Amino acid sequence: MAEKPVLTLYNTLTRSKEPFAPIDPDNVRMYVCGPTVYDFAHIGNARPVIVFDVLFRLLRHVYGEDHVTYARNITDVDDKINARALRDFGKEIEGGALSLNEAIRRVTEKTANQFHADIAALGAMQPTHEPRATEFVQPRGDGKVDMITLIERLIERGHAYQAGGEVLFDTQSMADYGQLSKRNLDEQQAGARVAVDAHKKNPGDFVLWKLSSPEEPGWESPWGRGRPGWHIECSAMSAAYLGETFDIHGGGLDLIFPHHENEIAQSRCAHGTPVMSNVWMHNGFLQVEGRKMSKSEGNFFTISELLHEEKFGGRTWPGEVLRLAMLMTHYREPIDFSVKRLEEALAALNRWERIAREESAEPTEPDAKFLALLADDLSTPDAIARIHELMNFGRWADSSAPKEHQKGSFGFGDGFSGFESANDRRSGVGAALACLEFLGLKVVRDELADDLKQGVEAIIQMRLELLKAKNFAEADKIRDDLAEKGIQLKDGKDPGTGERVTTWEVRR
RNA sequence: GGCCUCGUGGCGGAGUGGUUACGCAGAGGACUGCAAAUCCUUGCACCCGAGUUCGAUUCUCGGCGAGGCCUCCA
Repeated sequence: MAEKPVLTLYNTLTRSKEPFAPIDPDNVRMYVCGPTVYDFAHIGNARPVIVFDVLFRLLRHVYGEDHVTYARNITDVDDKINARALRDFGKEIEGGALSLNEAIRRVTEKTANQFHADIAALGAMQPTHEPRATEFVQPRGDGKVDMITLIERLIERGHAYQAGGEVLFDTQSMADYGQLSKRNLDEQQAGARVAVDAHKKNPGDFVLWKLSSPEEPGWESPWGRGRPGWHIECSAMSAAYLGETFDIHGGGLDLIFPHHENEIAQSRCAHGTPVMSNVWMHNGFLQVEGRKMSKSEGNFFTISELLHEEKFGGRTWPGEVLRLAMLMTHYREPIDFSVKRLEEALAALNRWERIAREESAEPTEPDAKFLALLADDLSTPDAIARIHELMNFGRWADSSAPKEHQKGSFGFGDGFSGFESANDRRSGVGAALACLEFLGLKVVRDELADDLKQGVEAIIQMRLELLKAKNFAEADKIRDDLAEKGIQLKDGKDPGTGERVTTWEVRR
């Protein structure tokens, strides 16, 4: 393997790119805010999943597969979920047939399973840990950090107070609150439309625990039966799996404030630490066809709809196409998800697959230049440009070469347009394939089953006979029929004999 | 009102104080019965203004424009 690249990452905390230095190179730790599973995940949810999956792969490459811990939570504590659990399983809970956690689990099971299926189709690896909020509300048997214990500690240390049936974080108790979002709470007041709750010491104070009415779901706690505030779960679960301070914390940039800001406040004040995570990374937002995605705009798409239903651009889109389309834009830039973009990603994958098959290439090792580009704050657009370069290596004619050498179709023999040896070309393609694999992109699809394959070959033979008889109408009909079934025929000539050769491929 | 991003050719997307990637699409050509694929050639840009400079797309300031956050949100 080539030399390990030096990682540089943009840190929201400092608003600059910095060389990455893990606390412990033997255990690099990353936490990413996962989805709230009250409904199917939309394509916007896919972005951080894909972006941080690439980072996970890169970290594993640099520090070793067993030396990276990646935790991504599943938020299954949420009033919308609670309401559904109560609505759908209220009687069972009342009758004692079902505990509240079990009811919530039932509600979230379907969406969580769907989420896993969706992101698997997008080529995302499973994180090392995928904790659920419901399992970290109350003190645990295994002694891992839980939310209630964390809140108790905040009260003890004078960072939280009880008021109006809530436990609130006292923002004033933290001298440097607001570092991440660069917000000054006093200046924030001017245009804020936050209703100032009378029981809060300061308007910026946020809920750690709130009491539930008898009909509302809740957990027993020292402050009565209630449920946790939104931010505390990530403080608990990151500490549980990654420790009080860790290396990288990621999520969408909409989470910078208040979610991440408040996570930092809770964690640092509870643990008495100067930092929660050394690096904070945030992916940009996604628009669909130039507009903010929303149900009312009619441009709202779930991952599943894009994968399986012909709702966007009149066709389904394979996971690798969605993934490549996502990686064509740098993770911090806004991305406009459009049909045109998906078509471009599709065309690139098709071309690469064709080249890989022509060269009979297998993935070798990712190229050093590619890795260096990725290591530079995940410059996936540059990395993809490098893949293009590797794929095209030796395929283009030297423009100074004699005209007759430039003629002809590359696909049907060496020596027409390629001026590198076939071996050189193959090694370029092999490296390119390894790079694609590194990005989690599968380019060469599985072959069709033998019987199907033989069927297609037989039809092609029939068609070749028709062509020999100059029966173009019948031959073209066969080609159209196959096209409708997703089989694309390509006629060419054998460079030696001049005889017609028909190749075919399955449409993506 | 406060805070944060960002403005490069038809689109995506790099990069540089002076010779401007790459991909897609387009145009022309080769090949071809026609497609598809492949190959060759090729047009097209650096939001506006001022400043710094021998010289700015690249640096500084101002303006204009787009987006995000401040309320649940990737």
